[in-house]
Amino acid sequence: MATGREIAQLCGVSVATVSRVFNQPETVNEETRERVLRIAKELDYRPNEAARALSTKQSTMIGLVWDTDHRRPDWRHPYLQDLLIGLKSALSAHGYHLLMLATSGDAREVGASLADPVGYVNMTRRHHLGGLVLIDSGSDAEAFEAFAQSGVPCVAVDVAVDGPKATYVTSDNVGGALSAVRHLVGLGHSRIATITGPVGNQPSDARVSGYRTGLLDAGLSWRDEYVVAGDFYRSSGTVAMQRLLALDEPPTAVFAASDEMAVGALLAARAGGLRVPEDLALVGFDDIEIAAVVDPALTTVAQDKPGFGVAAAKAIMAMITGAGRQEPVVLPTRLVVRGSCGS
Amino acid sequence: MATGREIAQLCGVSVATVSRVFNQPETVNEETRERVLRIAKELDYRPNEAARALSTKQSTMIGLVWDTDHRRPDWRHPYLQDLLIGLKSALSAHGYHLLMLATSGDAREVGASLADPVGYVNMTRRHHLGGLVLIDSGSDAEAFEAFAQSGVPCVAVDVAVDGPKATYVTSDNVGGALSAVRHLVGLGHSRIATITGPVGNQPSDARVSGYRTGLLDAGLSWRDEYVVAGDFYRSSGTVAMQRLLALDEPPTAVFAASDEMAVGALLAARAGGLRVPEDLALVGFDDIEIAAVVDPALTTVAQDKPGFGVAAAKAIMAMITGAGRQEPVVLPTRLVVRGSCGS
DNA sequence: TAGGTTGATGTAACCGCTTACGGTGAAACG
DNA sequence: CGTTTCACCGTAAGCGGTTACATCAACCTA
Repeated sequence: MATGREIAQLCGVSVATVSRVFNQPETVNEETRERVLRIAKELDYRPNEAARALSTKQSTMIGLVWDTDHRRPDWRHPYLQDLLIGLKSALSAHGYHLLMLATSGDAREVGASLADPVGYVNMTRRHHLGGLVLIDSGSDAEAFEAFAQSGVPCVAVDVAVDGPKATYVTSDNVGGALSAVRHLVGLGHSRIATITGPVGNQPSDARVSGYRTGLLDAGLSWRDEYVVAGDFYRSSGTVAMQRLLALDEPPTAVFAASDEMAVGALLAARAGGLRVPEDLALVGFDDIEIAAVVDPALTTVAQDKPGFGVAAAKAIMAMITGAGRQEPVVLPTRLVVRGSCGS
Repeated sequence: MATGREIAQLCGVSVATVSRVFNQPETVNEETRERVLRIAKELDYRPNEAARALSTKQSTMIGLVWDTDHRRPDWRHPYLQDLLIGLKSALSAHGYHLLMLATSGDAREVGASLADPVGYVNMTRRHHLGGLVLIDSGSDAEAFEAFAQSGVPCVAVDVAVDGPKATYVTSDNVGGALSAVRHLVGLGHSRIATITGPVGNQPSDARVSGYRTGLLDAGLSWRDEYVVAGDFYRSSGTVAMQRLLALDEPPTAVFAASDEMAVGALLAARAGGLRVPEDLALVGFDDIEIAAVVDPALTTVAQDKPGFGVAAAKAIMAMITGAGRQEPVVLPTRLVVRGSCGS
């Protein structure tokens, strides 16, 4: 592994000049610059990132905070792969890398466990990380608030956070829900129920809000008994659907705040002797792979999955390069019409 | 951010002693050790990773090599989330982190593009990475060979590689396929076909081998026309199934080397007027989420998804800590019987 | 008591790079 | 022709740790 010093010797210049060639090329004479570059290339020189980070007090790494809820091993992120790919490629364009932080077990650890925000924030300092990307794993919205307040640049995915250097990217949940309800209304439904995510969950609340708007726009009235809360998991969709079916006047259409719950609802409906879409129309949210494969295929509100990663990367790079607080990014959604609502 | 020097001053010792407290605790007097630890805790001291990496010439990071084939944006890794979780948690136990390497765009880059193995290997040197974890993205088995030969400790997931410091972890593909065929034989089938992955693909070839053994064990003979190659994607399963259906004597059972292809085959069978499982029994491989959700639910060979990550982490940690070449890890598979074969 | 151990700690070099500062020579200026 | 300006480059002081080596007191041993 060639070092800057070696290059310097071979070129008959000082290490400072070698460093300048890479960091402030305009300040070094063109001739010597090219000589340095040529030798550097010959020796396949790569600057040592640790030394550079030590010296500049900043690295080219972004931390990725993503834990899973060990109580729910069945949790699957609806678009993890696309998110990571989007993040990685957008970050690459700036020469940045993604560091998946370990959450425990460092023998050298002095203070608290790393499972908490404090631990993560410490990691960002230890590694001179440029910032953090926070990926929701279903139940850490509160913890994310702590990150956001810490002052470390961070952008959350699908969780609204606020802080001096924090922002987030999310889907147009209101609009997405609205388009779903409109679709159902357009098909003639007037008894439209919804299965929501956990109460208090930001995306879920927004979807409820869109649902409400959709009803009102269509001159339909809000019915408390048509709004039942789930937790985004499939089984909660089943339970919720069972409750809806037990109503005196069951809905003819259901908008579920996640595809998983929609699938759960589908199972419950079928178990209850209903045919989908003939007796019950169903719309989901997310457009996970399963949606296209269940029978009938699920009409759903698709999110711009790679868009999350790209937008998150853009926001964090902006904050790193000095820009101030970033506006939250709201990604458009798209209604994907398949078979679960009839035609 | 407290530094070692500050601790040293407050404790009235030298920085060397502070360092020793964390790295070779047994060499420092118990009393002073505790004093240092106490002050360190009070100041919430965290050793600077860059400085440490610079000095020791090794970091606590493992590189993750994972690109996607841009020509196939529909490719989905069958168990990415479990893999990452397994990797991360197992690495955490050793205080290691996972670095998702960027593949291009570093303005400071002197040599070749980072899209090639050379670029990645350079990254490992730049960052003093302990090693690399290579995740197959469908079509880079050859490139992985280059990594393995580079001398950098690396472990590949689901791709057989060989090299001085390389090993891999894979499923018991032969055994898995064998169990699938046995299951079909047990159900009375004798005309059993298979849809394979790309010819030359290691896991696929192994599955073919298990398929063959299953046939022979049952006294059935190999028929060339019953073996048709796909590429693991769904559409190739459809095409393959169509070819099988066009045979003079079509199979009554099909073992597909991936769930995606099994789903494709399912669609083709249905389009061809066949009922599954009555007219055609189907077994897949992977046990992706979709498998449980299609109708009929897919009988499939499940892989130990988190096991990949854990095993990979274990192997790479072993090589980092000086152990020699590691034996490849073969994870057991498990036949998950659902509805697609009847009962 | 001289000499050898041993345990605990300090000293200082070093890891490879960045950058503030100062020096040099040539060109530009009055 | 003396002085200023400026482009270019070297010197050296860090960045925050690690560790080989030196030091030193206390304790053994013959």
